[in-house]
Amino acid sequence: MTRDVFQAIADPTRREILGMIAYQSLNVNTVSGNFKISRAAVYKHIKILREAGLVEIKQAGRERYCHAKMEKLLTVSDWIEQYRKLWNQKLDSLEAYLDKLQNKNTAAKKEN
Amino acid sequence: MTRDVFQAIADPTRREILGMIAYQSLNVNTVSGNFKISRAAVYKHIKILREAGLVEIKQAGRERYCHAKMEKLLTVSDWIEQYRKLWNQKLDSLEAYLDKLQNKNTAAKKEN
DNA sequence: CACTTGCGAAACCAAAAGGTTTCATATATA
DNA sequence: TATATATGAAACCTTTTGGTTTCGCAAGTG
Repeated sequence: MTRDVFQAIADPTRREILGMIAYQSLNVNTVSGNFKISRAAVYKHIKILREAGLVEIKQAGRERYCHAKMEKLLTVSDWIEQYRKLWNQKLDSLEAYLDKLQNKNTAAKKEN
Repeated sequence: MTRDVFQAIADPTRREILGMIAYQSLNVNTVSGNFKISRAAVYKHIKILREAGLVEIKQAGRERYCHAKMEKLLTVSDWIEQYRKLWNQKLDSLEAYLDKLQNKNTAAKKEN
């Protein structure tokens, strides 16, 4: 099943798992050992992350290592980016407005 | 209640609502009119978006206009950004690897 | 071989999500 | 003022979620 990345990162535990294995892959037990909830619960989260393509699992002996595939976050990143100019715009107007106030107070300068 | 932005954008309907009001504010009825689900259901989504700070509502007569506050997406954007170098790094290594292959094929150059 | 580890999956649960209908209320409008 | 509009909220229902326990099995170890 190919899960939704947006939904996969909606849960704080799952974001924590990703942060945990972002720089170094860890086996399932080590990951779950870092949480208070049961191994089974953590395992389910890992499964969801895997279904979203955010985690890949490779077997090494009896251990399974979880590798983070952060590139998958691009889906989310791109969605957000399309709106960035919107809020930049807003900030720009605010800045312009403040500048105007500033100029009004110090009088003088009028170049735009 | 201050909801989680990650969770607020996890639902596709809510993302659609945001896209719908990103460039122009719309009243509740107009927004819900664009969906097949009931007005009440859409209203609940709007409520969740509002609790996450992604939407603000302003009354105008008997209508309530929904204004998108996309800046709130920065929370998510920032979280993702901290990992961007990770996948860029990976792409860089891939590029380096491909370069190496290329060099091997065209023989010659050996500088690493 | 017997025993310990590290998993994967199933059975079961309570709470949260996402919908629907219905009802009440504040604002226009005829 | 009586009627139509635009909402907000409550009551209810079905699925999903996020957890827990328990069981089975394959891979190392003494």
